[in-house]
Amino acid sequence: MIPPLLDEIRERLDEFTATERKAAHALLANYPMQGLGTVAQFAQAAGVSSPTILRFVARLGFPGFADFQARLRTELENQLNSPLARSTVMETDASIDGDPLMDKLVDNVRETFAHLPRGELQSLIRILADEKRTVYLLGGRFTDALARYTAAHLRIVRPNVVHVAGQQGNWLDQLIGMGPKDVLVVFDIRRYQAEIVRFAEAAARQGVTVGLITDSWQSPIGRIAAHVLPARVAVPSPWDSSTALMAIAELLIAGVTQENAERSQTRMKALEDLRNAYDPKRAGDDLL
Amino acid sequence: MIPPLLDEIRERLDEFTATERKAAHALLANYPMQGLGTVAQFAQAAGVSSPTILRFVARLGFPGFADFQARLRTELENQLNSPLARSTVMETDASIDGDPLMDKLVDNVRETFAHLPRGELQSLIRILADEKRTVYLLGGRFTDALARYTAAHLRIVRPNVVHVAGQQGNWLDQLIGMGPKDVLVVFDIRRYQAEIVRFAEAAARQGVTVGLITDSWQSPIGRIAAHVLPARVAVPSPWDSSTALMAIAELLIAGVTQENAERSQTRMKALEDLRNAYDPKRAGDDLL
DNA sequence: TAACGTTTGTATTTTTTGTTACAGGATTGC
DNA sequence: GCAATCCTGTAACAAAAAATACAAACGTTA
Repeated sequence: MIPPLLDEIRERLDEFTATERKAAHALLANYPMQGLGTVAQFAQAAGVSSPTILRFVARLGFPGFADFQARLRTELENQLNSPLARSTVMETDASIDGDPLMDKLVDNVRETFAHLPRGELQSLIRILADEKRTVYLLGGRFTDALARYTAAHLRIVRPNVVHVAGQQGNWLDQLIGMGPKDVLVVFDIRRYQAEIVRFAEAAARQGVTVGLITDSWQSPIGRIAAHVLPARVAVPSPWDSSTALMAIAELLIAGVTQENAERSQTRMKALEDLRNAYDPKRAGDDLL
Repeated sequence: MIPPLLDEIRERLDEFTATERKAAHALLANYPMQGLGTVAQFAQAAGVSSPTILRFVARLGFPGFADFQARLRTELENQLNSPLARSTVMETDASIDGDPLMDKLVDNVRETFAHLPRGELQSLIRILADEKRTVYLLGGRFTDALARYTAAHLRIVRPNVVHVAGQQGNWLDQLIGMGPKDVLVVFDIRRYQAEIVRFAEAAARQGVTVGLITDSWQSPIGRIAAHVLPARVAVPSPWDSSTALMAIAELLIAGVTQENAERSQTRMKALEDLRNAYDPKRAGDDLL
């Protein structure tokens, strides 16, 4: 990153002439906003004439006043985009204006968290963080997307993550490889698809540890699951909501990432290197 | 203290015309720096003409561009001079039990809804409910799961829903079929994958209406999108959160379902009949 | 004290920028 | 399908601001 102009001005204060220093002081007093107006405004604030401002800027090494302003702007821009400042710059509170669906969605997530059994959550996270186990993820018609999402993240922080997807016939191929050291995470909500249930039961019979994310304890898989995380899914709509399920998924992802933080880090770095080596100019450049 | 201009723009987003909204988006994407350059720079960044910027500013109630800039400057000035007043978390109501990630997730959804431009949401829903259009859904590395989820639901309530997925080479096959009557919904958050952006741009060039669900106005696709729905994604974790994106997706799904409720109903019935006729004893009975 | 060099403001020029008028084009309503 | 309205961009115009030239003021040194 570029060194801040502020420091340079402070250091080089001696080089300036008397009036130029006045300009510098005015700028430092209200940095960097003073420099973002017009030359005339700057000059008036500093109590000097316009040309002095221009000479001051020129001495700093800028070809013109516009370049000087551009520098200030990009500097400020970077500063504002830094995660710390971002939260402070643009927040005000407002409340939702009563849309029942929105209210319910927010409420579902809050209630889900409020009633989430922490022990279950923690132990499932610990199991998922165990790299000696292979993690299998499975979802139903709609929740398959959640399984996929979770898999995509877990795959980055640990090896041996499998998303059970595609043709059901292929599921069997996964099943034969599963054993007592492995773990299966199932997303299963109402309509409890028979094939999902059956797969989970078969896995359990083979000694696989089963984790279940479901609506309120209803899924038949709950009987065989070692860890159950229930979520609120009811919304004023023909559908069930998956937002709370997604929230739980993110708890798991964040938990696993944190659990083995150092290993995650090295693994992420390695992946990045791999990606760069694999397609330095980004894959898909030939797409269009 | 003066209320931040940022919020006013967000709330009044519906009042603006289509191109004025592009100007607003550009400003929100890089607030407030984008407004501190020249009109021409602003216009170019937003992809509109200078007069549109002036009209945008005028509609906000400023006599001239200079006044607008002055407002931005003083706002930022106060911001920078306030000694971190707000930076220390002044999280409002009842935190769940102190888990910062859970708190933030709930808050993100609430804030996302609070600042969601209702007009944008409604018009996007109306477009997605139009069965004469073909709906394409596209997501990035992680958000692909959301595109998939949304597609799975929309497919039930309306025909012609396509999830753009799989090998990028195949994307082109989708692209040639897309035209002005169609609509592309893109989920795109930080890291803004180049291939996603490129696909959206290509689609836009062919006249496709583009809807964008993104983190706070940052995606480059925002320039070409007709409708933008911003979500909060920041969480105390190395990852960005997709929970709020999921919440928005469910708003869209519910909205479209309600929009053409009667047609959805008949369609769902027809699908159910089809399924029963196709495999009366449930598919997958031969799985185990 | 006089002369020189530096510094600084005034006045002027030149460039940039904001603004406005107008016409083509899209969209909406009848 | 047509008319009326509302958008939107192009281009000309006017205002301003940046840049420059020049001369007065100041300080410094001989």
